[in-house]
Amino acid sequence: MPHSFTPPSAGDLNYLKSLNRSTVLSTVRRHPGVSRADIALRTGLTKATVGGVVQALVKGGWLREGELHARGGGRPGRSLHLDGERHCMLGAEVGVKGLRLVACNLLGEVLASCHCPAPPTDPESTAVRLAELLVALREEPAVSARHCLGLGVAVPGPVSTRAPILSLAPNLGWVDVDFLALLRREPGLPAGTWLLDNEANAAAFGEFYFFEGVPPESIAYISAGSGIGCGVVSGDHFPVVPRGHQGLVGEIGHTVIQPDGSRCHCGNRGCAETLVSGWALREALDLDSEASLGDAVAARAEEPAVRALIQRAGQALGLLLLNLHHTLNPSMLILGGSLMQLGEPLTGPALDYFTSHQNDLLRQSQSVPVKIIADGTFTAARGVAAEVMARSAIDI
Amino acid sequence: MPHSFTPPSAGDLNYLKSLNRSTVLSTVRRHPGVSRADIALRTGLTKATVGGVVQALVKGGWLREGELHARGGGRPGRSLHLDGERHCMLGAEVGVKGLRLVACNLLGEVLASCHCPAPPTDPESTAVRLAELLVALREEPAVSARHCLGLGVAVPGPVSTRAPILSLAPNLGWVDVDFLALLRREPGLPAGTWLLDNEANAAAFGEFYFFEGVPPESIAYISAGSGIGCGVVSGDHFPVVPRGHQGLVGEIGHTVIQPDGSRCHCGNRGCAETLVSGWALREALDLDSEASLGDAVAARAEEPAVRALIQRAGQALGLLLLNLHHTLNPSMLILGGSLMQLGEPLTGPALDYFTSHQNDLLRQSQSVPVKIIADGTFTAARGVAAEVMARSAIDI
DNA sequence: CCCTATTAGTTCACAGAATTTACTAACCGA
DNA sequence: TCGGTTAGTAAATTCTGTGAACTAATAGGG
Repeated sequence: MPHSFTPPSAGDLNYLKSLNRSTVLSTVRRHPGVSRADIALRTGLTKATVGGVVQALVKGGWLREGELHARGGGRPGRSLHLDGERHCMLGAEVGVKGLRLVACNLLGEVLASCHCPAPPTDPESTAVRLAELLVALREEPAVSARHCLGLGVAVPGPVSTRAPILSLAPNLGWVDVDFLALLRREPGLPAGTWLLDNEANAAAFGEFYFFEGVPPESIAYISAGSGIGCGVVSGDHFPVVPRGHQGLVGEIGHTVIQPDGSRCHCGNRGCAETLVSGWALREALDLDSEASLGDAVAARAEEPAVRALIQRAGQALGLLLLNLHHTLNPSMLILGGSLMQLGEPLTGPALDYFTSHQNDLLRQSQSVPVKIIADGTFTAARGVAAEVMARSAIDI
Repeated sequence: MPHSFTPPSAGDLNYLKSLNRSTVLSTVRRHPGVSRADIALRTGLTKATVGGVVQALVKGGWLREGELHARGGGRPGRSLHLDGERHCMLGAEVGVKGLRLVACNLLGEVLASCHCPAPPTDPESTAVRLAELLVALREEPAVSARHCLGLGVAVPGPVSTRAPILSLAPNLGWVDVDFLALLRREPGLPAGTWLLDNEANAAAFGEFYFFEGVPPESIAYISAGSGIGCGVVSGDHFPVVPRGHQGLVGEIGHTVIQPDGSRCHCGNRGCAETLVSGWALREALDLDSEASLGDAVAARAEEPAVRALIQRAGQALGLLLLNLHHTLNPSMLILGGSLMQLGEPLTGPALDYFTSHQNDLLRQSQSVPVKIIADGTFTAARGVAAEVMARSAIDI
């Protein structure tokens, strides 16, 4: 099993079938309510092919037929939707502050969730704890009533490109952990697709895959929490997440934006993380690891020094957005992560900086929309669940 | 005709055939001398399929059979190579300092070239001039003896993602130029694939496509000339060049690396281009547009101020490499563009900065190789030629 | 020298996928 | 009620890659 989906190298008829199945499925995902005829138009497949594929997908519990809707004269088409009743996926995030779990259906709707605020200690006991919670989650009625496609885990650090292994999680002190292997020792977990991904990549994937509204062609998701990470997703029918040579794509927290700035724990000076990140703000505010950053900032919101600190952080975040825009040029930027709890005092200056420093590289310069996810508690967990679905859909 | 190749959305049998043809072709390109059996092993196709595809490609002038080479016992395999004798591609770069043209064969070998140092004025007369030179190039014996697959043009600015149109070339003063349409009015140009691309993307593509040695999985090519651009390429059989929502991927010259730095012509402060770029150095050295930057720097190499200037520029370039590494994490970085003429005084500090500021994100941190292209006169022109070949190979 | 083992490449009947064409189904308006 | 129009299905057809059997070419051993 390849650890990350790679586009086809060479194809047999089997692959062709799988490709078309995925294409039809994603067309319905991106345009809920389309008819078979619509799909044929959009994808270039013939009506006959679409008919056959849809039949198989309906039978397999991936699609359901909806109401008829007439469009002008002629026989009305039968609308198609993802079937939210038959399958589900489990997603879990191992975060610095605790474990977060969701189960969701093919529509990305959360069927059940669980937030366990105890910070992880060592990998082994964390795996045991996570397995218990997953088993409990699976026993929820909404979950147990559905077939489970598999299980995904999001981790706060880069995942190796060679194997599904967490290379390094500085904030957990974990190195080269094969977390899925630890989980596999626990009983009661679902069979199917298992995968491990970086938290920012997972969140980015989920926001892209389950996007509500007109789907963007590509997004960059900035995860601002203890550290700063970023995930990039693009692609119509097969969303692609570039991971890079060592899985370091999106480690923008360590891009240097102030060469003579203060020292970062990575050894360099002026990394973005020294200006905007949970750890930098905590350090500046002299908080211990127990205290909540959000509460502390709220309590001291009137202090000019604190306000200036948050404002500087916001501007740095805006600068990161700008640099990302000029490097990756996504059609949408999404801001998420626990730092978003700081709200307008942080995001205001960020958006201000971003919009006021747009330059004239393209005259029209239709500004790139920036979406802010205020409550991102389950974003990453739902994101890996989305990845499980996407992977499972490839080899139905 | 789609303006940029997009991976398959849905597939018919035709597409499948085309996919396998391209796969075989690129396998030979990346591993010259493979046998049919090798290809079958590498691609997963069966011997029968490979046999058929190879036969077609040999007949079409894309592949040629080489010598036998035995490997242990058994019948020796017949080695396969790209056929450099039957086809050729034309590539041209419209640069700030003049026109550069090449004709090359499927192996990326330059059959003929032409460097016209007169700076372009308006689009119309430039198209006329370029067409004359292209016709002359095509009359060279090595070129006229081959079938011409098509023609590519590289331009110093972003190309629209909607149509093959140059959106903006600040250094030429051109806006929204449909250069291919202007060329199409001229007689004597080859039929086939025509395309337009950004200079940095084209160069990046060429370096990746015609890479000598073990092919890297992905590269980022930094084009340091009048401005700073960057192209990214990855993918095995179908090299993919992300272009972004507005074709601005790789506009790293306008990433901000010194928020309080000096003002850039784009309106912002502290863009990378204010530290490393032809225009910034010329401005700092008070050169008029006629003078050669290389000559001027060589002449004043002893002045401490000049040395410091170049060193600072080199360090900024190194910082750009580092930020690119953390954002895109390519498996190889390539430095090119006219600024490379400045040689060690520029590249030394750049490499120093890059290697000495590697951080510990991955313990092993096998350093990413940086390749420097000292003479990049025809890099971009050859790059678009490579794109013509790649595009033509898709629908043989 | 011949014979066997081994690997390379081709041939041909076959299975499977999408297509083509023709058809039925369902709705609208006159 | 009857054309006109669009949606969806069914059967014959075309084209693809596959698998197994075949031929080809070499090395090594007796």
